[in-house]
Amino acid sequence: MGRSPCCEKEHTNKGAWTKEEDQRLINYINLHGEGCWRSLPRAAGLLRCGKSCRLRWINYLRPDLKRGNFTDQEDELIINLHSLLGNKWSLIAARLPGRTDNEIKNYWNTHIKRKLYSRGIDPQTHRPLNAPAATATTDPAAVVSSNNNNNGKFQLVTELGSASNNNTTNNNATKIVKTESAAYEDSNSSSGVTTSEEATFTQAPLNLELTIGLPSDQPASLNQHNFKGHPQEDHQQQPRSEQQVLFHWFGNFSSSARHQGVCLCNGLGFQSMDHSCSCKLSMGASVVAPAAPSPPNSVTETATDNMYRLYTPLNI
DNA sequence: AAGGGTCGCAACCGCATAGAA
DNA sequence: CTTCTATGCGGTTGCGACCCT
Repeated sequence: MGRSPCCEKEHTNKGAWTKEEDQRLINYINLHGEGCWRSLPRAAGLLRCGKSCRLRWINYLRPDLKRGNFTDQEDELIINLHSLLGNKWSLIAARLPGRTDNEIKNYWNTHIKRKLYSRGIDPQTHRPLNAPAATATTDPAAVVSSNNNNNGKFQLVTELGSASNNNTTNNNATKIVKTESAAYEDSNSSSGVTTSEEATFTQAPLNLELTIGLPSDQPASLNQHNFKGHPQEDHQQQPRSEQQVLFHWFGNFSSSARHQGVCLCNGLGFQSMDHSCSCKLSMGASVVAPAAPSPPNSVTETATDNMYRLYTPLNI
């Protein structure tokens, strides 16, 4: 049995939206809010498919959309996020307030791809164009790719969404242990995690919704506790029971200031590749990664089942 | 000025998935 | 458990604007 169409095609307009249609949609959503896209067109007096209305609103009419050219900072962030997430445009868009997935996708295809090629970088693998194909799972793009191809089981969207929802709705926040100074040196000496002065704090609710969430809107408590002096870092981790972990961090650092540290997983050292490293992580294992080149800080994570962490202390 | 080619963006299409029935 | 519906996502297309000859 085939799927029924989302709307009656013969009674709907297609193509570019008129100003009148836009105004009708804006007026309706201002009055009734978003949602129930299927019934919206009729209720709003629009001869459009619900999907078309949703797309028009999300990509063009939403009041919080940022207009204008992408900044260099946004470019770099998109490149970094793409190296981490692949073509997950909606996830990338969630980290760029005021930008839509469609906009970023178009921008990637028309500008950033070219930019990367001019740098001699393959935009799909984020590796040098003349480099051999990725083989090691320590390559962030490869890790993401393998996860994405995990028979569809890598439910990044769902997990992020549910993490966000859980954190915001039931305050069942996870604990993160941050260690200061000594752990960075400890990690370099691969002697394990030594905590000079551990500060335990509560992870603030993740703000991954598309419509809101300027990074600077993060609660003050989060910024106070995360990576002082290094506001542009991002730490992402997807520990599962005995699964590959990608620990990724990035920021606008000069090449000389880039992380040259070692991630420690269960006491084993893993050399970081540029801004990221990955390793197997068992239940209860801890990950230590250098959070900043100077002054040396580090982050310690303890794996729990089905845990997904996305640190967002950054002010981009 | 005109015609063809290219680019960039808005919109569409088909599929995947969550949740309701 | 199965089927159906609504929504969201990513790939692709269509078309207007711009550029070049």
